Amino acid sequence: MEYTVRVRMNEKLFLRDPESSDLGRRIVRHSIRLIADIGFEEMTFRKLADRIGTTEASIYRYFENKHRLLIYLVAWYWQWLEYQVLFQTNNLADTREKLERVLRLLLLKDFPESETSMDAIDIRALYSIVIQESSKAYLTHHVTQDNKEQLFKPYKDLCRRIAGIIREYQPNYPYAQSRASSLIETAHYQAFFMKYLPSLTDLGTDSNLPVGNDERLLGFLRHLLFSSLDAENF
Amino acid sequence: MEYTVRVRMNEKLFLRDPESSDLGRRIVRHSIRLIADIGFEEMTFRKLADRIGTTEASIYRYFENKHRLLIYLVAWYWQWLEYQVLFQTNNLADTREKLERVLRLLLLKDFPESETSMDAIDIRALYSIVIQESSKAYLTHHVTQDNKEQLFKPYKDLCRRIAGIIREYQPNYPYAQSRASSLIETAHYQAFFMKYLPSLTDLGTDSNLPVGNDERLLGFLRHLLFSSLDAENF
DNA sequence: TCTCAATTGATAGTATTACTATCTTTATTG
DNA sequence: CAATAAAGATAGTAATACTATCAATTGAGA
Repeated sequence: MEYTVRVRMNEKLFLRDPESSDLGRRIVRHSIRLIADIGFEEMTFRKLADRIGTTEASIYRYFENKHRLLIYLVAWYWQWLEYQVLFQTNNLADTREKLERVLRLLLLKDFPESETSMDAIDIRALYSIVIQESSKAYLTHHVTQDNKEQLFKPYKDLCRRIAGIIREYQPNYPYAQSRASSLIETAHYQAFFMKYLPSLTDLGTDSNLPVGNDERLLGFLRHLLFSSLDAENF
Repeated sequence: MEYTVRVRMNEKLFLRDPESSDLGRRIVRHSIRLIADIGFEEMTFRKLADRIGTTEASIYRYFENKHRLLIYLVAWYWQWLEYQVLFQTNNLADTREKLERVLRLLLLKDFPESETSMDAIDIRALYSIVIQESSKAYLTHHVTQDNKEQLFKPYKDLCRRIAGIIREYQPNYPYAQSRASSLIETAHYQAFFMKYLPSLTDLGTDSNLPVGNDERLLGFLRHLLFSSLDAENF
């Protein structure tokens, strides 16, 4: 069975819906690759236009500016990830197993490796953008204004869903929201540190160890999460 | 007794040592206030020059560009904070107490409220920069190059010191470095979320609670840290 | 098939940013 | 008092982040 999950985006995130046209989809697909390649600060609408074979002005018809494009991309990722969490934890009886699934999804393990068609979002590239750039979406001086426009709702929804699973596992836990948001951030920060500043972690390339690096990160996150949820008192 | 702690900075961080001249010190002091006021992206050397009463060109004699200035400021903070940790945990017999001091320092509690002279670094403003902007220091595409120039050494040193205290407390703990770096990041992220995206936390302004917000954050961090260090197995 | 409207392309233009260069003035120091 | 270094003044440049305008294309309905 073939199916596609369409992520329905908040209309504030764009001027014209990029999923509604060929050009729009190309802008999104190529911007993901371009940002993953050269970084967000180095990405310009001109470079993106050149790569796509369109013009700056045309891109501006879809996105107000490149910051909004970044918010769009990470919002898409959060919505996609929330759907994966929902789908993969659905009907699981064991709440610990649900949390395990969440941990693996946060590291982009076990996700449906669907079509590698040119028209598909490159999830791995998007994941690397999320790691390196996503916090720039809200670490701005206009975060309050952006928040009023609901631009961060997908991120909040994901946190809320994970917090819900946390509460299923441990109904008395008083920090479910903070635990969820710090889990997500820690997963991404440690992944970044492992790659670029490994001395900030203990998860580096100990190639004589029997497990891969992301298994070690998974182990660390599992330890952090369950030690806090299973603590005697909070 | 009056004393001043001089933070000795890596020479790669500047072109001319800003602590060596009046203009240099004004650049540093005012840039802290300006960035805290309007945000890092909105700060330009022109605006800074206007505020100081100097010229763009003069500022460029001290700092290669504004990214280097940011790295300088946060590096200064990490060095200052490491000194505070060193000083406040020195000669403490109880290693749990040492960690408590670290937690409080990470939230900028109990630091020496020295001179409020015009010539002093505004630590509270710098702390707000650290919360909002510090990750931009390394979330770049040239992080590897910057790292080679040792620009992040102060951050690593702080992490290593905290990791050392963690190992004093729990010698078998296998994730001391990752625990330290994630502790620092979590402290700052949760502080940011509390201020701007409070629904991502459980630490919001429940004004009917007997403790202030940062006491709640402290409680969360304490819980996270000690539940992981006191876990049965790792 | 024609027409209207929407989309895209092509081109140009502007204010600002992130610098670099040069030359003069001022301050310091031996 | 001379020499030198720091700072000021001024100018200039390439790139960025847009905005504006108009023409060409397309496609959907009458």
